[in-house]
Amino acid sequence: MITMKEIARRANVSSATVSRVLNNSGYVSDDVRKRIMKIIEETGYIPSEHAKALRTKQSNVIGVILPKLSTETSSRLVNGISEELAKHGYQILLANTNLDPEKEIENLKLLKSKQVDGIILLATNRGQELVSEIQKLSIPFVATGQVIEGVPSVINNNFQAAKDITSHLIEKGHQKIAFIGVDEADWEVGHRRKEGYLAALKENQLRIVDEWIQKGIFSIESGYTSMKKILESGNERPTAVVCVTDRLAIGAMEYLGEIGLSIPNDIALTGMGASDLSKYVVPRLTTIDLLSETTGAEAAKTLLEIIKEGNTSDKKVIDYRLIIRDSI
Amino acid sequence: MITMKEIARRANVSSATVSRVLNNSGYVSDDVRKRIMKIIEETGYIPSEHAKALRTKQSNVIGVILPKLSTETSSRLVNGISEELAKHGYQILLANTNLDPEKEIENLKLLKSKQVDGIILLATNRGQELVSEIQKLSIPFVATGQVIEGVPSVINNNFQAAKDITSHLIEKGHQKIAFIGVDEADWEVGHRRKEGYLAALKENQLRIVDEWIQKGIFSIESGYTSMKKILESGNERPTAVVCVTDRLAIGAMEYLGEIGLSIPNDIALTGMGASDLSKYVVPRLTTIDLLSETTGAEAAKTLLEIIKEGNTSDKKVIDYRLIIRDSI
DNA sequence: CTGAAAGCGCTTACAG
DNA sequence: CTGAAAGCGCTTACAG
Repeated sequence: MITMKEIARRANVSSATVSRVLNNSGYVSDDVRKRIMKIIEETGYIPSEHAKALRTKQSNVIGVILPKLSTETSSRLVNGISEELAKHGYQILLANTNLDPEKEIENLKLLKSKQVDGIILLATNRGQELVSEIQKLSIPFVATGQVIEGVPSVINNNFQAAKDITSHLIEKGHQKIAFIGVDEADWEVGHRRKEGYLAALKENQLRIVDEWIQKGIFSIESGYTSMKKILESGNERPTAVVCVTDRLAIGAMEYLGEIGLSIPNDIALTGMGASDLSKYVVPRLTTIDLLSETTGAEAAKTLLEIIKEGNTSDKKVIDYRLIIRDSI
Repeated sequence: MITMKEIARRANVSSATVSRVLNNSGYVSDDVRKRIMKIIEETGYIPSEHAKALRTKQSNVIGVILPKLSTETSSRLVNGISEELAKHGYQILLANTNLDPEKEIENLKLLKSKQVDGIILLATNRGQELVSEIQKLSIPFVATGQVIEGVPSVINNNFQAAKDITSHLIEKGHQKIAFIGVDEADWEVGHRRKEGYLAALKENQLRIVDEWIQKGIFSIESGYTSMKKILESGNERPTAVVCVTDRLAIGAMEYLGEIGLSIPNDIALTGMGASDLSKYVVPRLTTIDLLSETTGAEAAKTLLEIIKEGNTSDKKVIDYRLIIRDSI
């Protein structure tokens, strides 16, 4: 591999001068600059980032830890991060945990060893061990997906979004509203969205029926079985169902279709996430756009501020939009 | 930051010995090893990968260049790559071109400067400049998405897949089959799939009608307008349409729905890609699963072989599966 | 079994 | 405007 030293030799200068040309730092005579540029051009010399990083303690790489890449939310989020970072000359080093929470911590260390300039974690939990590992790291850090105490976070307004969509159903006259959620260990999606749903019911003095509150996982099938449980719970039938993800709603939709119930006439249905899918199922699904690309971009911006200005913003809340379609 | 030297000082040994412990290389007495391990534990010392890479010329990082992250195909592909690489202790440095072909080349250089151990390119074109840049790089390299001459490639059997799905339509009795493709500059998706379609028609001595062969872009809307053009081309109506992506097919579906044509009774429709969407539109779309995760994993494997064994496999073709559903 | 020393490819005060 | 030299944090022959 060709090195700076070699370029210097060929140009009859010291490597210090070559470095100055490359970085546009300090004075270099036009003459010498041109000579060096020409040789760099000819040889196709590319400076070693490792050597540079070792000296400057800066790598222009940001680590991103995420649970899975092939879900719409993560890929949109990472796309948002990537576009924002690219504008500022940063790249992404990816760490995929494949839904294994232990790997979140493992990857934290791995990224630290790669000397990334900062880390964005798309968190699924907020365990104590994770928090303490993050503090130990002492690296610019932004969490998204979950708000983690003591750690700058960029987050959707999950409570308000769930409350809004539920309230919208109530305004349309629904009194008997069921809910399909996920495990509350996922604080934002599981707990906060459920709280939002409950708050809307309470605010309107509506009945909270335990059998109508089901807990699934992040899959379409799970929406199917949760819907089934609700309808088989014996009691009267709800007239609407709030689901915390589009996939759960689509699963519910499948089941309702199978048993011959019509949406929205017999039962209204809402999702959350504004997935591609939500737009093309029949009937088209009412949902909430969580603006994942924006969330990612905002997480990136926040991290960059922390890196550059030592800023220590604690929590940014991202907007959302209610998308009303045919399923209600 | 705590360094190896500091660990050595505290343990009363040389940094050479610390290095040996860390890498399990050479002999170290059990006594000393334990003492060092303990101090590493206590201090939370994490070795610098940059320093390591500078010495060893190996970074355990693979660069991945892709046009856009938030499409189902790329995110599945990257997921496949990431899982395979993780097994072997490699990580991914992401370079997103945002559909700008010039950035493919720019990112090639960027990744080289980051001294990645290898590069996987999810190619959208196969321009001469790109090819020559790749050769110049002299870095282990695998292309996917397109086969690039002289460069190891992992590729779907686009010709055969398109031919198969068209033939299947013919077997079901269709004689008048239209086609919605994309620009042939995208050789694999635009050209090869079209060739497959044409080959099936020719093999069965079916008529090739120019007006029935439309070219769109990678979007749902484009499927809509292409379908419109086909039906408005004046002539008789085709009884089936082969689309080179699911999104195009779904756009076509929308248009057919609007003008009151029923699928598959009036017109049969096929897609390609086995997207999530294809499973939940009504009617469910017949399509081809291109096994993108497998393609990604295979690309990663191929690259690893090249890195480790200097292997220089030129072309691997990935299998596909025809998924027959209700749209035909 | 362990250490001293060189070197990976850069950058950056310092001196001139 | 330019260069010599030190140093970033590791690894690895070499010597003992």
